[in-house]
Amino acid sequence: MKKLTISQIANLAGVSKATVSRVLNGYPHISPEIREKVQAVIQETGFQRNNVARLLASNRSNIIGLVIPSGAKAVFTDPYFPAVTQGITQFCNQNQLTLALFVFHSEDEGMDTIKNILTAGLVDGLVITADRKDDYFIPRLIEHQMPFVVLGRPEKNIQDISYVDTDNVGGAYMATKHLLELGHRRIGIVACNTNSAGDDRYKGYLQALEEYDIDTNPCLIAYGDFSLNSGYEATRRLIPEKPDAIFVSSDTMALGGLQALREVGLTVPDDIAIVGYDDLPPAVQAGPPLTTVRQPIEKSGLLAAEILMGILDEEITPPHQVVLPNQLIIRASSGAT
Amino acid sequence: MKKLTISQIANLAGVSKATVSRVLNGYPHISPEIREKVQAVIQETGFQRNNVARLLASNRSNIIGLVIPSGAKAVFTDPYFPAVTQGITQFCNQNQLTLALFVFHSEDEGMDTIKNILTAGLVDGLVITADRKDDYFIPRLIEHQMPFVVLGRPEKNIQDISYVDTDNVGGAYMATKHLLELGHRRIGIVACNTNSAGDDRYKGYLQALEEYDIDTNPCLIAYGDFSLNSGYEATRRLIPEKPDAIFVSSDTMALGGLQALREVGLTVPDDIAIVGYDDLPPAVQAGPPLTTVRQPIEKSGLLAAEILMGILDEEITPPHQVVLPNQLIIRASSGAT
DNA sequence: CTGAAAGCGCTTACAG
DNA sequence: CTGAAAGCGCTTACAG
Repeated sequence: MKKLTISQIANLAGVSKATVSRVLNGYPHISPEIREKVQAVIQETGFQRNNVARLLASNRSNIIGLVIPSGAKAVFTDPYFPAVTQGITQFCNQNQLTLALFVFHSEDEGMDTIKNILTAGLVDGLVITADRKDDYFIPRLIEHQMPFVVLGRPEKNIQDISYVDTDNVGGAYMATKHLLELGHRRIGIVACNTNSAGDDRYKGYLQALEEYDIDTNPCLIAYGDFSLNSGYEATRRLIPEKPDAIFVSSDTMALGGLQALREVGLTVPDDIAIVGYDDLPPAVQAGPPLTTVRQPIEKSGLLAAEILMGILDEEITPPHQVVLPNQLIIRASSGAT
Repeated sequence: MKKLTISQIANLAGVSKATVSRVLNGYPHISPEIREKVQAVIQETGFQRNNVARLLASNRSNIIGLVIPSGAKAVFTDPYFPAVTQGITQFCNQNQLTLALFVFHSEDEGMDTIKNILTAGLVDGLVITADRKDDYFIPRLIEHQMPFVVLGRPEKNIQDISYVDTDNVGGAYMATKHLLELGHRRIGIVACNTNSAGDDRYKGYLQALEEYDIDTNPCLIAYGDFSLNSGYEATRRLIPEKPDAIFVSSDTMALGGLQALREVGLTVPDDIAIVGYDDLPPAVQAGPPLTTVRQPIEKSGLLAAEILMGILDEEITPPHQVVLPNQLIIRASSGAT
């Protein structure tokens, strides 16, 4: 099974290369007979066009890149990343795109890689997972006119950038309000200020408290970095302040928090109620019966890819911005993990 | 900052395109003056070669693919995948490779994608995460002479295939022997027979029992699929058989198992000792103080990429096979998660 | 050691 | 609606 070229197909079908190319690309004005003949030959021979040549000639590769600046180490400990990838690959497979994965382990690496991406001309566009560290390369993307869409809320130039975010403010607001409605008044938070999702969740927490005329108590605020350990540590710091409930801004941290509570013999939710924030895929969620805010991570990924493709096909004019709603999943928190 | 071509560099340096190309590719026999001059121009201008053109002309893309057949859904719930990716991207960044990610959500999708990969000529080679489902495309890879290395142990044609495996038999043996040395005799296992890692771990378990002249008791064997839930379920099935210890062949399942034990009021390790198998990255491991077998997942990924590159550069002649040792990490299992 | 030229497999104005 | 031809930016025998 040798690799066929477009010329051979042209010969077999008795037409020119140009015509084969047009059929391949779905050009509208081709006589039905010719189109069918060419398609028949393609079918029989199992011909697949060489995408590299196509790219060189047309400047379109059908490769999109997923950029993950893992300055936030947590990227690899929390399951956000696999879920996003899942969504994007699904879209790619359905639309004959191939996905290039760019993971930076440091800022320097990031700059190098971005430079390569930009000049090598391999990808048509990028999906970028948002991070406080965006700043250093997003401007270069813009400057080079590389199409991209951000997953999450970008830090700067927000009005000019396409993104798919999830309603973190609203989600945290729901979570906190839920605790308030349950009658809790000393509600702590394990927050995170290393990314915009963390910021927004903090904001939602404040919003709910404000609505209930409760002053924020600095002692009830502890910071983590989305990792399990940091959740454990932050919760330990909170315990002496005797909160009756804690909103933990990620499930991974909430797991750490549960452990901290268990160590000192506190029961969830009787002693302390806990609401997490969904960074776990469904299969793992099923484990801890933790009340949590569910965000549609997979869908975000898929949507981001879809929007990117829309932009590339000039069916969408950027900036295009979407904020997906979250959902409060109430579970009987037994305190077990 | 327009994109420069090799011709422009040639003009600026006063040489031919061919010479610039040779400098770029590190050809040995070039006069030092010319080489330096060309390099100077490249430096000044910040020129980066267009990899697409390079590929079309040379048939080498410097793109390698990572193939993840997620027939085993668990791929996205357990942290194996991010860890592997971490290792591979690290190698790619260091060696100017770009990584294409191919995730199949079904076997059909897999066949389509593989066909595309093979004919599109985009990638130089593949790293493949092993799975019982390999069978359906590995033969095609061989047939098309696409270089690849398998992560884990392939199911068939094992002698002809390059792979990086981890010593699962040895690891499970260590784990079980550890429990035996602790004096346990009714040692259950939460096994998994959907991939070769599961098979090997089961084998190691049997080996250790045999060494202690203990007959295997079918009642003490329960199967899961590497997911948290399946670990929970399998452990529940084991509890009535009153094991005094359980070897759980993945940490993710072990977490589920802990939950099952906790629900019925059993303490770890006093009532039942548990040893897991490391599918969790260090940051998460830190959570549950669970005795576990640690496997070098990241390193496997990196190594697989390195071997693949070696094969591509013809510095390694396939098949090249590596089995990395595992390590028993003994922790005071408090039973907390 | 270096250059002129052909070629990688496709796309796409340009004619017709 | 279709074809002949130029061109995408590089690599690599082939001469010299």
